[in-house]
Amino acid sequence: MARKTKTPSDRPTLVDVAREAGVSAITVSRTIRSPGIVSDKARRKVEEAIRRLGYTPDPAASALASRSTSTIGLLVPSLTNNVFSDVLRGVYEGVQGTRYFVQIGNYRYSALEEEGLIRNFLSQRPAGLIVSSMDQTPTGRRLLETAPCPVVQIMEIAEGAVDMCVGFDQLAAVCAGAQHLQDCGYKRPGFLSARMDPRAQRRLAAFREFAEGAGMLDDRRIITTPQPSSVGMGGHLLEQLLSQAPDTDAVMCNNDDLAVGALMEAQRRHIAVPGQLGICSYNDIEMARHMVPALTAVATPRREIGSRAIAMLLAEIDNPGSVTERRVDLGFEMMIRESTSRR
Amino acid sequence: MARKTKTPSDRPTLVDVAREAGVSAITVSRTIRSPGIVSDKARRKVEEAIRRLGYTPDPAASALASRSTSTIGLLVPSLTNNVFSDVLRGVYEGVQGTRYFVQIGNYRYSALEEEGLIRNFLSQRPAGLIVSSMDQTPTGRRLLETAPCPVVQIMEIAEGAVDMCVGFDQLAAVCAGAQHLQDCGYKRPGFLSARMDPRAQRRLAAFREFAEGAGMLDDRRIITTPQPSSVGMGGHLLEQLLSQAPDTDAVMCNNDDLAVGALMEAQRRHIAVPGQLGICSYNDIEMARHMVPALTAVATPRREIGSRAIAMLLAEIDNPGSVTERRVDLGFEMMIRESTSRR
DNA sequence: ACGAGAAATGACAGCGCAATCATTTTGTCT
DNA sequence: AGACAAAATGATTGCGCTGTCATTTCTCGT
Repeated sequence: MARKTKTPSDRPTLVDVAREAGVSAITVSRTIRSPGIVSDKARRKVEEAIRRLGYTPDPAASALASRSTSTIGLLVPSLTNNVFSDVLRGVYEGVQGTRYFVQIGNYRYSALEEEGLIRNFLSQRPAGLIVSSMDQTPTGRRLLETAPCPVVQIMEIAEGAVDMCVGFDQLAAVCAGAQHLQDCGYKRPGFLSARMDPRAQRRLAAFREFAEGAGMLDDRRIITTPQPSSVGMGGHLLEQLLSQAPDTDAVMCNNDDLAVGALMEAQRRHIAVPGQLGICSYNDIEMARHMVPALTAVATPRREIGSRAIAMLLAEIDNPGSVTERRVDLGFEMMIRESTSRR
Repeated sequence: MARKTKTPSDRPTLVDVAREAGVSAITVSRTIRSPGIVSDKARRKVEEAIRRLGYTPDPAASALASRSTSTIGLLVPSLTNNVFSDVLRGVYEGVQGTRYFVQIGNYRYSALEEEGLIRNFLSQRPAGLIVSSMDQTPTGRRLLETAPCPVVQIMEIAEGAVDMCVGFDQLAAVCAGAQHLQDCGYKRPGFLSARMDPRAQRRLAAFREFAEGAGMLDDRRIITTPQPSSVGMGGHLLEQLLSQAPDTDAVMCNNDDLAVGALMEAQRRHIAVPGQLGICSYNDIEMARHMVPALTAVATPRREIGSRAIAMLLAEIDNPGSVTERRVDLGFEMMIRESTSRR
């Protein structure tokens, strides 16, 4: 049976509001979308009617008619990694109070899954897209390049960005950490890294290059695993490092989990930090500076990346082409603390 | 200019696919949604046409026509809190490979914001909703009760659930921790808690009641702050506790961040853990068991809560009323480790 | 007070899909 | 072979909104 008359459960529509307010439907639509071009009188009537009826726009209908949504897609490789929860926070702060909302896709460090998510997101006609890497599959990259919406790539800054990007020089950051270890007088630094995604691999390569240049390269001291990063893994990796190269006197960790784990393992083995072993961490999540000894770390601007990315995206959505600085370097900072301060 | 002819940039539609495949549009729709009721011949033709044209369904049009979406709303109070990132992980694992996708709303521990998000989510006609508390505003609760989709409340199990719920007895869990401290011979336990949302407050109340029953209650030993929880805050709270009640011999922490912070603070002050001070944590995130000494903790089934919640939701969406166990208690577990084992 | 231009408003069609019901085809049994 | 039910397919319509363009109303300067 075709239902011609509305049942009570049906939500009010634009037409209902228009009838209630004594204006046309399109005027209601306009008072919602761009109140500025509607007369005060009409606007008040409409607002009152909306309130009385408890009207809420139907985003699906709006999306269909306008061929665009208020969704901003955010692709991250992990939800548990603290790095991205900080980015997330920045992003969410930035969309607060705007008409946009964020939809997260987790591609679990798989470029293939990322490609699928890009496709999936694009099919929803998002207002914009934030992706957490430069390492898409060729198809994924093509999809981004031809996307009918602005795209921001975050975490790194590189030449080959699809459109806008905001991040920092990850390679310089690792080298700064390694340089610091050298400055502190450590001679035989190791490198600990888990989850060898392309970015982690590039950082490792940067470390190797730096160490080689400084005459400190020893491949026995480079310990990696494809498994996810965790505090426990940090302990395991240090254990492995020390069994392979017992004379190691410092360690650069590819993130804070590993550094904390390494510190705990050192403590368990009664290895003095920073005396016998210097530890430099990467990212600098809150926990790092509260360890005993406090962890020296390369602090990365994760939250700022999130808030800046969303700001650029929103500006570009509102006003395409208005973002002149399309490649933003937020830098990094060496936080020198106790875990490397030997005298 | 009204565009009657399609430009090349236009995505193919159902009709295009139908024409290509030599069938009607609705047959295409059916091969996508319920392949079972379409003949093999037609299905193959359609699938081939879809492939050739690179067709992707438009979710907005589908939502408008069917009056329902494939969105599952997930409301969490925080994105940085590790507790919820574990829940998230469970949820995402559960929707992998289904046609549904998750949209996260962060209400930042504000019931008012939560209400707004509920309203916002419902306006999108979600397929289901997962909310992280029982503490909605009256309006928020009413919205959930009258929601035209299944709702799962997570983290706790309580009598007054809106519909389904999955969690564990938070109060019993805290008491188990306190009981354990007592069993270990600690006589003057304190309690540390940050971010006093309703759930944290209930846990505190449970602790007080337990302590009172055990003749160990001393309000000077209950230290709380409305500020967010963090490792640094754990240190501060312990500092405050020890200055107010120096003879405190154990501390129950309302989550792992605080416990780690307290442990570090103890270390800084050369207070022996577990000898002089026992520490019991709550939640048991991965880091806790790798501390030195390893932290005793009440382990909460965060990830299981997420995956179970999504499983219940999907079952109920596919087949309303099919979920018979609408109130699931996943329990908790005491992880007894070094930080309380004095002898 | 008049007309020109701007501002405000409205009529109409259609976005892409799915619900509904009607029709055709296929398979089964006697 | 014919009758019948079941399966498969199709035609039509409308979901709620916005784009487009036409029309009306207002705001000025002279």
